[in-house]
Amino acid sequence: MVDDDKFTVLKNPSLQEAKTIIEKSFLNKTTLVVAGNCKVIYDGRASSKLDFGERLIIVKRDRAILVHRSKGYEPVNWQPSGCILHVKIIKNSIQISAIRHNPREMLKVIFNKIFMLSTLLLDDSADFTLFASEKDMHQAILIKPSLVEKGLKPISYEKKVTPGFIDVYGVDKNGKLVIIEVKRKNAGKEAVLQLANYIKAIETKANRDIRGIIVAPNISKGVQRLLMSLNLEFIALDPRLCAKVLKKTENAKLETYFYKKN
Amino acid sequence: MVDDDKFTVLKNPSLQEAKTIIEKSFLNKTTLVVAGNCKVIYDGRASSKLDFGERLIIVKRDRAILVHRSKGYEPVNWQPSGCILHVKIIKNSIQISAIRHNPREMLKVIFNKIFMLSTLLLDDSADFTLFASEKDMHQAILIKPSLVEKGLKPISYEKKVTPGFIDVYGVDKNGKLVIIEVKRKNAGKEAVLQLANYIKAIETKANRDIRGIIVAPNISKGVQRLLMSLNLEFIALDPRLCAKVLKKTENAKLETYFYKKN
DNA sequence: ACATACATCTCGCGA
DNA sequence: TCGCGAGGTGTATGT
Repeated sequence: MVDDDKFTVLKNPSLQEAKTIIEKSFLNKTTLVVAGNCKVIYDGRASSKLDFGERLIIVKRDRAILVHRSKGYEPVNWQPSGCILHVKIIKNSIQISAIRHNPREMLKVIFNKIFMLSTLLLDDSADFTLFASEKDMHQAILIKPSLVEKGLKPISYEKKVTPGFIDVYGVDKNGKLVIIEVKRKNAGKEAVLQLANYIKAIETKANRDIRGIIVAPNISKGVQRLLMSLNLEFIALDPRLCAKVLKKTENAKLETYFYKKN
Repeated sequence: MVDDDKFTVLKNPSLQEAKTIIEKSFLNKTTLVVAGNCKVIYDGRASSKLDFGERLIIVKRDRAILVHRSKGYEPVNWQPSGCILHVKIIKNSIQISAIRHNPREMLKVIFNKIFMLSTLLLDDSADFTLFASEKDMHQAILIKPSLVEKGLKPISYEKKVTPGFIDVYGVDKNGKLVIIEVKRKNAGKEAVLQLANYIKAIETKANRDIRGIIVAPNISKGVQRLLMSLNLEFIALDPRLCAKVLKKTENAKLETYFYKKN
């Protein structure tokens, strides 16, 4: 039931048929979709076992392999891109193995029945663009520091300190040093501890008082208390608002550009 | 080309055909696999755009939806299980939308061509078992404390303290209190800060000296220094070894069982 | 190669 | 429902 180079679909193939198609798919780097009854063995950083059951297996062009059960976002077993793939027939079953080095890991999917086997040559060169990331928040704060506080003057961005990086670093309207830790999600305990740590690292070096501010869409009550006990501050900021600020700035730039041209 | 209740495959269906099959799949909670040319819009915690290209879309029984490109482990767009699904025809395209509340999010996949459409009723009730998790490490330490240190006597497991949980908590051979933070991966800065925080919380309450130990397969040099400066300790322990210890214990139990019977 | 931090992280467990 | 932490997390970005 081979259609053309673009995609093929087989229903209830024999093991031999399946093996041929799968090998060809590995060679031609097409996307492979297999539905069938299989068991799965994984051994590597951890190890796992999954007895026979009906699942959906996807092997991509870059040799990423996913074993999906009928529920949930996550694959039950997988191997990231770049692994080495093999297929072979053992007794009355067909076995796909994916091996990777660094870390040394092994995934085996053993089918005793394949219902559906499809190979797809997916043509997809579109750009994926994502808005409202933490990076967008950093950018927006640099462009419009009043999002955090009136009179704030950013000095540097992603400054390296002894253990890690400071998100934003600047001076407030009174000339006091300010360290800002940005989070795109509700700030948790670890964000506060991180900030406290940075403050300490800088304070010992600069030998002067420093303000520490957590910037995030929200903060839980317990963490708020911890924050206050460490003498730190919290400012609410929505990543989506930041994305809007960036968008506006881009438009403004575009306008400037056209203005110059005309 | 409908086969039976168990699975169906359609090649190059018309939009109307596709809509009917997809609706039926949503109703019957079968796993849906669609390959076709589509664009994708996401708006929620963040937002994203992906112009037309050929992709693989999976909708599971629990309404988790995944949009996969031809490369990589991760879906380019998705919605976790539990969202509300709709399908409708708009002009010459078919649109699948997945909406979720809390957080309020929306995913739209708009096809102008479907190559392959498959519905699968996956029967899968097997248990998935994973070995060498962090929990296995906790268990192994409780069973065989010498994995950490000779003479260690665990008192409690996952004891709640003001900020979070302590992994393991015990007394060393000299009667000194010991708090253990277990990590299945190489210990990082955050693990050390976490432990330091716990120690402080307990020390202020118990008003006595406490040893803090990070147990992990490895620790980086910089973190090692931080550890020493905070007067904490590190013990190397491999999660895979812990899994073996547990396995052995299980076997021993089994032997005891048979011994009793005979 | 190693270390660090983000992610529309997801998922499960408790309060 | 929220908060917290694990995960075979993966992935990008430095050094």
